[in-house]
Amino acid sequence: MNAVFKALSDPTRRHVLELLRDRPMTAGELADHFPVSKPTMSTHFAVLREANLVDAQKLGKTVIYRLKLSVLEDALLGFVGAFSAVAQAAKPADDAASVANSAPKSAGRPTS
Amino acid sequence: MNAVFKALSDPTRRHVLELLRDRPMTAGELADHFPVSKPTMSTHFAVLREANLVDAQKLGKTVIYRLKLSVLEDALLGFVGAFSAVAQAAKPADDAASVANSAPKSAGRPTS
DNA sequence: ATGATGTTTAGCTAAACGTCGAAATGAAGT
DNA sequence: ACTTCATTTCGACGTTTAGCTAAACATCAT
Repeated sequence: MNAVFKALSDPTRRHVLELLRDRPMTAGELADHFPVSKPTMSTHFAVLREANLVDAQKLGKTVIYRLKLSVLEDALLGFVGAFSAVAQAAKPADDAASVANSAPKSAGRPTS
Repeated sequence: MNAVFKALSDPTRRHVLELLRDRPMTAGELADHFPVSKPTMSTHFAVLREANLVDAQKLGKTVIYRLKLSVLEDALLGFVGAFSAVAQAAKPADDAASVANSAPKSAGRPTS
């Protein structure tokens, strides 16, 4: 969870996630939106990958990045949910309408 | 909003907020929960103040810190809400219930 | 093989961060 | 006024982070 907040603490990375909200995009396509070098973008991608916030799928000669909404929701709603009942109500836990993926709830890293 | 995510990117500060969730506490009382020096804690408090996540009230020779739940909710739910409808449902927005609050939070653009 | 698309490494600068001890501030209490 | 307690401010230090260029590397398409 620490990794998620760390990843979210940078405006560029948050913006990447917002771009990914609409549709999956390739690394180059994403990089075109920012005035930084490709190595720099690549490290940003790596941080997002390590936080498990995006999924990188290599397709041909491009890499497609895809937002992992459930992880974002889990971390942020989970955190706010510990504070407010309002937010707790927004964390469906086992609501089928949430997302169609097999949510890797507690699958991953201990978040350092 | 950047300040909020920046403040949240540190585990110590997140832990401070969690302690404040239960009850307001003085600076020293909070500091006793962490194995760092008081000056260090003081800077953490300053970051939280700048992010508007806590309220500092000076009472006598102590300072009482108080969680500003609405700001936390607004930032985090607002951000997640831009991604998921589920989270959006948890954000009561500017309903009549929150009119008493004088915070003009201009909910809109999360664009960094 | 060549070219395009990322990623990685190396080496660097500059800024930000967390941390500290020591000093300064502010409010009581004596 | 002086002391004491609580907290913040002030340098200083080492680490981390974001950024760059340049080059190397892997993979795939043509």
